[in-house]
Amino acid sequence: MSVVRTRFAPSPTGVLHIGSVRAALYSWLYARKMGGSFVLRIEDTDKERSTQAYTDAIIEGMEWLGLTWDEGPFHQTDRFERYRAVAQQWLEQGLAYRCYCSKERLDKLRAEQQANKIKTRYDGHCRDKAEGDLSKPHVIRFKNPLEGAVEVSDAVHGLVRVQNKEMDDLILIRTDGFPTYNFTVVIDDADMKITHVIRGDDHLTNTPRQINLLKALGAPIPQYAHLPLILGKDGQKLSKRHGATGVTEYREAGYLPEALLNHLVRLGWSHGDQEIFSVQDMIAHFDLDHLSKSPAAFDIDKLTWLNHHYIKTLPLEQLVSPFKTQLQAVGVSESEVELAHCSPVAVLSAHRERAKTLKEMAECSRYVYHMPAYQQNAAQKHLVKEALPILEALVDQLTAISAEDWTSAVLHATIQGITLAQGVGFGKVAQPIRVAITGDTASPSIDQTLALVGKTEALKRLQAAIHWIANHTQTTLKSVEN
RNA sequence: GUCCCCAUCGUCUAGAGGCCUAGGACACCGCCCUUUCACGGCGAUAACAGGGGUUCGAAUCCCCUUGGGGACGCCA
Repeated sequence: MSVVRTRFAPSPTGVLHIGSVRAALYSWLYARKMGGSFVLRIEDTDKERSTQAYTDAIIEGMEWLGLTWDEGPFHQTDRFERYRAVAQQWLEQGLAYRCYCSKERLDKLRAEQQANKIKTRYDGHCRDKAEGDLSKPHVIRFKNPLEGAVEVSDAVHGLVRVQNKEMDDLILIRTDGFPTYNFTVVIDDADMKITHVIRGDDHLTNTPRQINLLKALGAPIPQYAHLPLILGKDGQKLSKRHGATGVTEYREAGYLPEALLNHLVRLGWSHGDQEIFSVQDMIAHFDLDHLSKSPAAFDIDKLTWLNHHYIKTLPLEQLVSPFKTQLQAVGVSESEVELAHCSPVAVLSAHRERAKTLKEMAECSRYVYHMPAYQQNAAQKHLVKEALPILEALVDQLTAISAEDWTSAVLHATIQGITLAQGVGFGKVAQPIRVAITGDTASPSIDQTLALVGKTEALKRLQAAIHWIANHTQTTLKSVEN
């Protein structure tokens, strides 16, 4: 049994798409599971559309996800000599031929075929002609077999048979001398000794052509696994209009790689009823036997649920760095994080139950770093004159607490004391404080919230709230002064 | 249009002829917990696309229909 070698071969003509990532993940998992190698190959033969920026984004995305490669990244643009050599050899062996058909003729041909409702394909016009004038523009085409059929043994679809007469003579080398996709893939997969090709369903129809090319090359046929496409919620191909399709967008939206990987691994593969998979679990259980055949819709709600799960369970230290990035995105400066009364870990710990993404985390914990403006409804409802004696009593008692005693437990006892003294429910006390401290009505338990911002800042905000109430309720102001 | 692929709750899926009055998860709804928001707990609604076979027995096997997707580039 030979060593398993898988590959991920994206083209740098767009962002790292969520569908590609799943193919990369499965390829990576299979290599890891089997103790094989995972190769990263950049398919940049389309010189019009390939950019360095996209290449960088792909590599960055893979690194963020932790999908480490053992070899590469290889660039097809570095291998043009090899492709040309194969084409030349095939020409000499009669496996390929030069085609001088003009674009116009090809366009016309296609139009006619469409009008006649038959499959559009090259008609082999130059296939049996003698060698033409090499100085004239031409392409090199593969002589696809005319007879028989090709069988693809696919791990998800089983045996797929396609007649050779359904396939035409595909272009190997373009007029400009650049090789084409199907040609380069085949040579690279053969040269890199790829044993398992795991990729999207959209490649299923050109797999038979690639097999013919592989046979011409005399290379072994790899095991294929064509994954059903990932669809949007509406059942259509996943695209921009369904929201984010690129991995970096999910990163920016506050999703964790653990969650994205977990969601993706379950989209088209299953292990009984198990929903939660750590990367270790995936490697331990992944196989090619439980892949599903039908397309799956990308469910942002489930991703969000998984993300929340990981926020709740991952070691907090692991969340600190991306959390800081999110804080900056919501206007909290690095120095504010430095100067805060509590550590990012404490903030994360207090809010992990209520923030489903790190972006939400930053939004709902921003108050720790600086006082946001009051939410109008919250202030109107809770910063009222009835709250005044409560807040004043609170300020009195909190001032007496030493900095070392400024803990949740002590704060809780203090607030409890006020509810008893004033004969009011906990909510009557907690909500005005919450609005005073956070500007809104939702936060961790009120003692924890106070502990987080620290004594100095808490008292400042409480005083500010008292003044705010005074300014907004004239009559109460007098009663205060008396 | 031609070729290829697919078809279980709204969504992801379990299910390899009897274990299925079809299980789990997300979402939704209800109740409980509760100082807010959450977390959590409990519960409810919800699916084998249709039709023919095969079989003692079919969600599971075969055929057809319907529906959906993909490919048909000097893109990858």
